[in-house]
Amino acid sequence: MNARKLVVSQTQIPQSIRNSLLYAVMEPPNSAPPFTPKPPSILATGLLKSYFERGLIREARTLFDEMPERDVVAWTTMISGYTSCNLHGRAWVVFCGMMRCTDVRPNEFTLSSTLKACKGMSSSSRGALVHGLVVKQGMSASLYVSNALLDVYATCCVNMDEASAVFHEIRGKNDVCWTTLIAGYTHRGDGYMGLNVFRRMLLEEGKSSPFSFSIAVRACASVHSCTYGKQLHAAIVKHGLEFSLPVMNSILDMYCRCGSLNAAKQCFHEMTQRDSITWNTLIAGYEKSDPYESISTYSSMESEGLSPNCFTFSSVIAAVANLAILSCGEQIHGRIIKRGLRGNLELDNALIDMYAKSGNFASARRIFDKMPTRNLVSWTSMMIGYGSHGYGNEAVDFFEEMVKFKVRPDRIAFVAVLNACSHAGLVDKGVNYFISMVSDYNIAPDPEIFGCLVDLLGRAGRVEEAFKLIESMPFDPDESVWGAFLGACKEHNHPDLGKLAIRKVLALKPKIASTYVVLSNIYAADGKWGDSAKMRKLMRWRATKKEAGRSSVEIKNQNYSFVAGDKMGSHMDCVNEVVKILVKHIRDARYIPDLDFFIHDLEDGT
DNA sequence: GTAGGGTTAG
Repeated sequence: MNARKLVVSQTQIPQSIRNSLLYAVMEPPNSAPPFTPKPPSILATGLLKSYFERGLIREARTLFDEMPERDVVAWTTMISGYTSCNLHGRAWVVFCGMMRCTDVRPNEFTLSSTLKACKGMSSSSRGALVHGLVVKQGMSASLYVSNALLDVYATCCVNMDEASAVFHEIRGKNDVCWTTLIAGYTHRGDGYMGLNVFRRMLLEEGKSSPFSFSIAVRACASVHSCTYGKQLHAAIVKHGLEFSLPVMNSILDMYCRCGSLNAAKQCFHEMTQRDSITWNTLIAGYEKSDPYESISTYSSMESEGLSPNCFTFSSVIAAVANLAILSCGEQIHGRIIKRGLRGNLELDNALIDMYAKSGNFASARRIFDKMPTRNLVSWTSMMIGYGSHGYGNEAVDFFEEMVKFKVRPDRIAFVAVLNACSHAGLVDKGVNYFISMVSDYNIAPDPEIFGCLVDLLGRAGRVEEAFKLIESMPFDPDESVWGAFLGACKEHNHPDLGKLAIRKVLALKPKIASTYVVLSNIYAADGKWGDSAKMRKLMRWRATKKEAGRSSVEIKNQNYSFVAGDKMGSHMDCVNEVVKILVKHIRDARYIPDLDFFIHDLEDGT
């Protein structure tokens, strides 16, 4: 008998299935034990799964289309196969095709797999359709089905009402039900509710699992509660879970997000095993607070032979963006290309941000133009880049273009466009955007947005209007609003309103030294030296020691970082050279420095 | 031969 005709693409088929196919077409041996070949449909289903696991989607589809008989398991394998390859829409189409076949009915496996596809499509409405079928088929008792349904509603609905209703109806809840509910609250930003459910799970049910601990730790991180996080860390050790890598990765992440970088560092060094997520978490943790350490940790990761991935590079690129070291960013970009990691949306967004912040708009634009798909972050990164470098009109054009492409702006996009309007002096346009944000996009203005609007009016000299706006705000203005107003008062010479703003900032944030310095300078500029000195005294008494502002400059591919009064040895000559060039540019631009403030700022060394 | 929850990027 010729077995070759049946064994297609031999190299792609696992040995076990190849043997089964051979046995299926060969005569069984005469001697015992008796051999029962598996039916061809079972073999084909095994092959289908194998194709999906290897990403051979076209081959899986061809095989499925050529199957003479397709039972419920074959259909379900297609649905879960497509979902495992993130092709949720195709999984849904297969499910609809199956429902049209009269000879096959979905089972619990089919319904839970289809619900996972609904979650992948973020479609609670399709999930509700499947929910109806679950009730009709009498499958509500299946924990797999109920949990999948709970997951769809918790992830895709506007609130947790539907998910809670499903959860309460589950009889004989297991730890998966609880973990799914906790994750639902936590992933939508309600970390306290997530922790509350976790507490109930422990106290009322006496249940816990590594999964539930991980998500509870994530909940602590989301509410920035290091106190709860430490308690959970202790409980994890008590439960013997400190050797679970995902659990410890979440602890590491929690310390980073709570700003306890020393605790994170200690945790990292004490971990007995580390994977790429461990390294990526620490690199991301350092990204904002200590970008140099972030880059250095990335270097150590490479030295230890671990392969950086898209997550790693997104964080390192963000760290480079914070430092605006273009040459370093270009080097890392080269490594990304070398590793074949081009085309990742988040990574491209990080690169746009880095190039835009470093002032290389041509490269930022090139990446943006070549992106196969763009999201809101891509557009916003370009807008922030243009806006922060004084190209307000270009940023506004980008916003308009984005809206034309039917990308719905969010709060951050409006912050970007309002800031751009502010810097470009487009006051009326900015006010119109603010009105559109509230009326067309239903976004409630928060203190930051009001701060942008106050800044917009204030920079244009409309200080009284800005003050009226502050007075009409639906909540108490925070220090950022008063800070923006203070800048306007300083710029357009409104000392009385400026002093009022300062008093407000001091009442809200009495420990910030710079506020006292600004007020002291206002008094000094007014010739009130006694009041000026009083503020300096008050600062030393009340405020915490101000961390010195650190500057960095890139010269011939070498980055130099320094603070005021720093002794940099021979490097100081390079810095002085750059300062001379800068002063020349400033003079050429006919800028007249405000010496009243300049002198006193220097006196304090800040 | 088919199904579940957790940790990393903007």
